[in-house]
Amino acid sequence: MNAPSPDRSRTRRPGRAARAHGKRSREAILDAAESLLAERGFAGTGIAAIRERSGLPASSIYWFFENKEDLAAAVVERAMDRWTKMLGETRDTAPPGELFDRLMRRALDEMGHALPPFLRLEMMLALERGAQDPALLARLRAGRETGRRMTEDALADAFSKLGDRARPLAADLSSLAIAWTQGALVGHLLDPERIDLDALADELGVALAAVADHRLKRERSP
Amino acid sequence: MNAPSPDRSRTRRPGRAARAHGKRSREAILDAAESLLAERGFAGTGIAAIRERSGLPASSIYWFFENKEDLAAAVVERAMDRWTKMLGETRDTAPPGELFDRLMRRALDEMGHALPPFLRLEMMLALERGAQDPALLARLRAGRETGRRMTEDALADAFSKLGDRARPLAADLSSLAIAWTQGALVGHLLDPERIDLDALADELGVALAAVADHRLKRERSP
DNA sequence: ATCGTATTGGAACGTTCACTACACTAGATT
DNA sequence: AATCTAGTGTAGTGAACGTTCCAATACGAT
Repeated sequence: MNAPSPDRSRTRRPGRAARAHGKRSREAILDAAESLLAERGFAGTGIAAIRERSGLPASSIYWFFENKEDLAAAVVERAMDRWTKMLGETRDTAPPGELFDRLMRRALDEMGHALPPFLRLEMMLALERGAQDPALLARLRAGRETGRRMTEDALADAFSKLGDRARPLAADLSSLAIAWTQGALVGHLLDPERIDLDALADELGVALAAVADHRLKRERSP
Repeated sequence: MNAPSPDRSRTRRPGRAARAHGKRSREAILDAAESLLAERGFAGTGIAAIRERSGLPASSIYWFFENKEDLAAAVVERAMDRWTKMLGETRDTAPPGELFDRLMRRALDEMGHALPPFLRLEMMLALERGAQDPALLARLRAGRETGRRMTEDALADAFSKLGDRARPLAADLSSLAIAWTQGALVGHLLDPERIDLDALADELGVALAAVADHRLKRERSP
């Protein structure tokens, strides 16, 4: 009916989904690997465990991924993409002036319910593999940097009354905001009764405002 | 000379240090295991690696410790003891009114230079093994609780002008202070250039004061 | 000098590890 | 109908794992 296949060289059209389970199997493997890596870390997660949890044989795992490291990197990449997308959506729908509050609240909310696996994943891999696998560390850093830059924008928005001081201050405090948020989340994981995530979004804003004030004062009179 | 050994049953006097290298070997194994566990986690640390780094054969490791888990527990115990001792000393030598500042500064200072291995150890084992090894998790929690209680004392001291509100507020904020400190330290590990540990002791105090204020205000007018 | 015992050295144990080889099937293409 | 290939199933590979065994050692006490 339509244009006949040109027979010069084997230009196989890559779309068309060859076998039904292709992408679905890949996702199943990534799902299994993600939860296992978050639970047990890289060294603690065996291919056998991924095979069991995903229901797919080892040969399929090695069909989609070069080796265990490559699989872990793919897991991180997918998780980072989800995270970035969520942050972007929040930013695009929040009214100005409330950006920081919304962002923090959304992050805490999301993390408090669905994302501890992701948080665990990031921390575990950073701590365990960061020193040995620079490529993975770079990927983790890139994801962290994306989050940081969005936090910086949100803080600049929150500090907008400070004029041209707002931006550098926001850049400076964004790392602190992320670090503190992350610390609180880890605290919540280790000791859920003592860290009240609901109260935190408010209080982090208050705390950062106080630190900003402190820094500005020190800037004037060293 | 002294009392002759009573021959009823084999009551061997346990003191007296039998072989010269006994305790020293045990410490060497603990040292090697501690650094390796902090670097690579539990699953990532093999007995072979501990043997190499400590210079002692596997049989010695299994002479002093029942198995790998027991060794990890001993590592944690020793690290926690050091930590507790250091905090206690700081508390006992700090003048009242400056307790919190001193404690935070000392903790950050110590951690910034000597203790990242310890921090890594705590976090890695908590994240990696916590779910599977309740005894280890309990030990980690106990150490964390000791630190928290000392922080609570220090904060109560800092808030002393608030009278009888000081203590509950201090108890409440101590967890937050620890979580934030820990978050900042992890941030420093992942991104050393962006988190300035030296500035943090000041600013954490400022931030906590602001949060305390915020909570008191909300308490009055809900 | 001899003995007992706290350690060490080294070689094994069975199991699990990451990974591979290869026959095979299902669905798309011809 | 025949062919092709993305993906699956099974059975394996050598290496590394945690752990054990036991002979060899060296020191303290006798």
